[in-house]
Amino acid sequence: MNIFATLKSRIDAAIGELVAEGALPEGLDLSRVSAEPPRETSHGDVATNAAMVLAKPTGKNPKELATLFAARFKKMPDVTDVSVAGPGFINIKLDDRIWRDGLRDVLVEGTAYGDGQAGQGEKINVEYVSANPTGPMHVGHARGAVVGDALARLLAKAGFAVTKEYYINDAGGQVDNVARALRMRYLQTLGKITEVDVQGALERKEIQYGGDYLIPVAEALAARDADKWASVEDEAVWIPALRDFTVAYMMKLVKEDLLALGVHHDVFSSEKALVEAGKVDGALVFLESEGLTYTGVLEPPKGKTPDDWEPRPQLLFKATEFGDEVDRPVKKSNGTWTYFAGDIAYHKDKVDRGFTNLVNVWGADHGGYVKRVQAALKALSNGKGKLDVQLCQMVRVLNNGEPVKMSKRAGTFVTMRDLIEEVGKDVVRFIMLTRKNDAPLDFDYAKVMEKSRENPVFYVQYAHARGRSVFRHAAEMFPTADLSDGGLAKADFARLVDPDEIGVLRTLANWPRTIEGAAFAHEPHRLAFYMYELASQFHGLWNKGNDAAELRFLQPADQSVSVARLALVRGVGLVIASGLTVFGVEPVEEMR
RNA sequence: GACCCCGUAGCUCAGCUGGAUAGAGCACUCGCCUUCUAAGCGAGAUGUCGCAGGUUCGACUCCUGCCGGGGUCGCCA
Repeated sequence: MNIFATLKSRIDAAIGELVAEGALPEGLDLSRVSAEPPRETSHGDVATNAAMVLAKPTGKNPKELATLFAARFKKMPDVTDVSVAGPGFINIKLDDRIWRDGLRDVLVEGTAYGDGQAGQGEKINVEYVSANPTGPMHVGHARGAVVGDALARLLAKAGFAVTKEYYINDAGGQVDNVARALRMRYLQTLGKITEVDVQGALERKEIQYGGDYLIPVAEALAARDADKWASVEDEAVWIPALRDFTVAYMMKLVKEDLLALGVHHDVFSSEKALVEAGKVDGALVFLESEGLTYTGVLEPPKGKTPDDWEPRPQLLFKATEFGDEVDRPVKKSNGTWTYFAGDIAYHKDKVDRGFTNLVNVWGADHGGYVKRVQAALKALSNGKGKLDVQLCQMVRVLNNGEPVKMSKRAGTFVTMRDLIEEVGKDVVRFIMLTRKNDAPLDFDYAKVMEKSRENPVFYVQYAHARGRSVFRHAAEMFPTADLSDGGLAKADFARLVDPDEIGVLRTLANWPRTIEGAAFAHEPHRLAFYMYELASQFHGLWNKGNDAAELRFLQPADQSVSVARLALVRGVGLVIASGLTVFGVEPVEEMR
């Protein structure tokens, strides 16, 4: 149970009593009343702003109200002292027993500790990665993959019913372009043209994709179909065939990369399938029936006008009615659907599948696209759908401060695979979550492998490993003791008296709040900072034992205190493990 | 020109969806250390929270306007 939530409900109840007694007016809104840990621990264990928030609605001055509340709060269970401070804060001191009881909760609930019901089982759809099946994934995709995956796990932990989804852009111009590039590589594989021809076509912009990664795809095609496509000149015939071949091949690579990163999606939605099922037409018919589309001519883009710009009528969606700057085209002037039209259909499909709460994780270069999709979602869902787009900023890959040279295989970027092979999936995942996703991130190979306090992955993992190490020693020292979680839960927690031990217990008690806050804000990185803080406190305790032997966790002559401290160590380990699990990172048992 | 994101200690960044004297790590200064696993520990010092207004009991947090950095800007995905 969350201590702060408990206190909040007791505070609400106490205020309710005062209302019932006529000391306060009825109908007070208590939603803004908080019960939080004060920043300064010397202020107490829990602080509430009740008096300040309710001063105006009750027509009393905050100090006076605080005094009234304080007298009442003193009668609440486990409260040892209540004081009024500053402009009207009420500081509540609790019996240390509260924190010790909190530790028991951790041990009993295990890694499920902190699981919330905040989401109340609400369906939520998290779409992430959605990389085009046109080439290998790069570091930017890795960031999006990790952020999306961690966010999805976090939301699940907070009690949402999460669907993790990937949108495959397997229709439209880009996949046709990749098919064209594949044909060149295919002809090269067959010996009909040379590398020079391919590079020439690239320079003349006849093809857009020049990376070596298409060569094995071409070889696979030649292995399957021999020279069957060399003599087919009709684009309408060979493009679909080569396109589907590439898309299938690339999606296989994408899934292998995601597997290597430990990322798993529940649903892969195909743009092509939406088109073929008539869902793009369907979505547009729907918007038309709502009077939300029309044929019009857009203003030329501001700033530098493209050379070939000319006014042309096209089918537009009335995005401006839903907060966008301009109405957006859903059909190109040649009559085919725009990418946006497909996305409208895709989001309608999500709505039709029962999702009104959507999160999309995109690269920051798609920032200009957010408003129109949000507008479309509102139009498609009768205003009920809400879409939060988390934009991931650039990742700079460095080694000792020097930019890492680009992968030859891909051409112009560091691939996700390079990254994983260099430092391992767990390090990639953790480091990607040590920054807000809307802040740029430097990923330095040397720094993330460093074994020091500066490196959060190491520091947190080391805390976990140290905890496990203590247990290995304990098993030898106290062979008859029950060191299972259930056994530890029966320890005599009254033996935990050191202020720093209580400090760790307080931090553990904050875990459920942290989960809830991070889930609500869609900010998984908060857990990284929490874990770092907890690890720091734990290492601090350990170090105290170095200086003062009586403070070591294991006291050979005193099994009772040892077991109590082991319970604390285990509690820290469990919370770190559950945090790492949200991150998709394996907690390590030892660091040899 | 418009829109989005960012601007917090010398550096890299937190700041719990408005709360009390704005916090960590690094670097710096001083002291300690060979261990329940070594990849250190403790203490000290460091700020016009980009600037200017506004909202309120209270603003790093919300609003407006500037300044600076990045991103994006018809029929590309």
